[in-house]
Amino acid sequence: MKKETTSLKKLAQELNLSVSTISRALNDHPDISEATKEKVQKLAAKLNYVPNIFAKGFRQQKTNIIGVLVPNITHYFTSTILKGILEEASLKGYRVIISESNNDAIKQTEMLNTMLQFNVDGILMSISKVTREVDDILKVIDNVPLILFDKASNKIPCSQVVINEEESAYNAIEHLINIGKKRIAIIKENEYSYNSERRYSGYLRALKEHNIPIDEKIIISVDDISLRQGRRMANLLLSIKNKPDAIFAITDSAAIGVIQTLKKFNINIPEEIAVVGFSNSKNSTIIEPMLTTIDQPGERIGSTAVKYLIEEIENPDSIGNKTIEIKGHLIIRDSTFKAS
Amino acid sequence: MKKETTSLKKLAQELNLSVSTISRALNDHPDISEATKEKVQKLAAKLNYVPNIFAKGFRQQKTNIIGVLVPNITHYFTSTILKGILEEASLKGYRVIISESNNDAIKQTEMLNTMLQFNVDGILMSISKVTREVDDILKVIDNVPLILFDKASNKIPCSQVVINEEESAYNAIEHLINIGKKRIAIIKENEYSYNSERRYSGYLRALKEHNIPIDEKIIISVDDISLRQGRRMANLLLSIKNKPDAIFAITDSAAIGVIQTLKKFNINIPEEIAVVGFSNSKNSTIIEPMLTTIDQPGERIGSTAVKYLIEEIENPDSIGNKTIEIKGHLIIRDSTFKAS
DNA sequence: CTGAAAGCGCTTACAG
DNA sequence: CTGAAAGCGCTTACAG
Repeated sequence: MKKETTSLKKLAQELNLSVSTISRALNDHPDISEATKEKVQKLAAKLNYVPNIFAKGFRQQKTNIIGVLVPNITHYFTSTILKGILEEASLKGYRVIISESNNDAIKQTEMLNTMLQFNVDGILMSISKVTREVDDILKVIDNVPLILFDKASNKIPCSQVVINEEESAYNAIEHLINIGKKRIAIIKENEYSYNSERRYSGYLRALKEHNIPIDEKIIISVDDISLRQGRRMANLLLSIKNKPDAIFAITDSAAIGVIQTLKKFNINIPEEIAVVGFSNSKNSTIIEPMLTTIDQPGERIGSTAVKYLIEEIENPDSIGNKTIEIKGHLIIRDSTFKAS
Repeated sequence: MKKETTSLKKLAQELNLSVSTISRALNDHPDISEATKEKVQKLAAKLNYVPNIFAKGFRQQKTNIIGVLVPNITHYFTSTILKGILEEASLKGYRVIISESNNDAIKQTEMLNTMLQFNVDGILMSISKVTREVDDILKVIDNVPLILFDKASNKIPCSQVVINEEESAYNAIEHLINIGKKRIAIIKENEYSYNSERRYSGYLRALKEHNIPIDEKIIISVDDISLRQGRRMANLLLSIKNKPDAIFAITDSAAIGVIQTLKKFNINIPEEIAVVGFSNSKNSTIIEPMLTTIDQPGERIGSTAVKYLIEEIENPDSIGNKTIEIKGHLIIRDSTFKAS
């Protein structure tokens, strides 16, 4: 089945040279004469030599494999990050192994261990929502460079690549204030979600800086920030005496659920109630009115994370604990502001 | 940085046994006494022994890595297939390396070669749209089991896991006929798209079997079947004298573009013109009216493809050339039929 | 400038 | 039931 592959040995026999010399010639070692190098490289090309990466990795204790762990590969934003990771890793000569944790802390630990067992050179990870215990993750970074992206955590001392969520949320709220909104509700996740908390901070800061009173009654926390919950929470917000004039949902899906409910009650968007989401998903341009949201450059997050990780892999001194923020930006659409 | 890991040698020293015995004990070899096995396994667990997969793979010429090549990881349907692949592979003890071809035939070949160089045990692939030359792919299957999924090709002699596209399209068209439609347009891709051609066949067969004349004027081919093209082609279809009373777009995005255009012209959907898509994307329930479409069970495609591939990897005699069809099913929504 | 030899961690045919 | 030894394909310190 397998073709007999060209090995160093074969090249050596063919050219009456030693395996060592062949190896050095192909690796462009300074000791080897130009003439020899050329000869060897020519033959290697002719016989279609490809190094056995496993032998190489085995020998050098380096695999050129990066392990990537995400909660759910089917989330559009996640998949754009993965795209950036694949692209950048491939450019740098690294292969990528992807696993899903399915937002299951136990599976997450299992997957981390399998990756270690696989001798990955480094790990990129977006942590699962239910991760309240980070001990297992801390064990991992004893062994191998780790960088968190998107769903990060300040409990883990490692570099992190994230969106400027606080600021992005701030900008979104400021935009609502600028168009005259004064009573802005938020639908967020519970306090275990790092991203949600950061967006919430931006919300609070914007209100404070613009001297808008904060009202707990229109600050809604849910466990699972889905389209369905968006619908339900919109219902809830409509039921209170003093209705909001804008709703910031910290995900697009929830925001879309909000819009659907508002439409059901024939509420004018954005005149009566404006709606803002977060992440610029595909759906955000399909819903009517189109959703104002924050675009998150997924590919850049991915490629940036890879760059930092490879830096740490190839230069262990560079292992750090910094947070790199990638700027998202507000995209204003009809759900907050109608042109014309 | 790296912790010194427990190796077979270390276990051997600790127990005054040979490396061979340790290896056999851990692999549950029948020759080894129960007593020894127990002793070894206990110590291995205690010292947290993990086999060096690279050494193992190197030795056995088997890596337990599956290479997966897809055009674009960010397509929702693709990501659901990947989810199924990851799940099933993980269950069977295989790791998955994913690469993107970005619908670029050259990159596709490059990626295949990198995978071979990586000694993957087998390859799963969804072929790029622009693949008109399959020679490079044929070279690959000389070396390693290959299974195509979703975007397949009858020019490649290997097993393929696909949706029953012809039949699904047939069902969609038959549904349109059942609700009284008589002039059904199709927006498809050009003849190089295998999937498009199969859906087109289903369209033709349904019309023929129901004695509906086929009219070239409402059979539209585009190079790139996108939302934008859906809009443009809907415009075109509206401009002809004898308008269609239904439009089958072979992707959801194109179908959504069609709906948007019809709405712009205040055409009643489905009364004046019904619309059907294909693939049950997230967007198909966000657009109004919600889109009738064909649900494709992505995870099952992925897990099935992995099962067949592992079968071929572990039992080379089983390498086949069969086509496994996974059934999609029609989801009827408001774009063709309004309940009440 | 080139080569012989050791070794990365494992499995397995051979021997006892 | 257990062990000694070879070997997977490569790199590299050592020697010349």
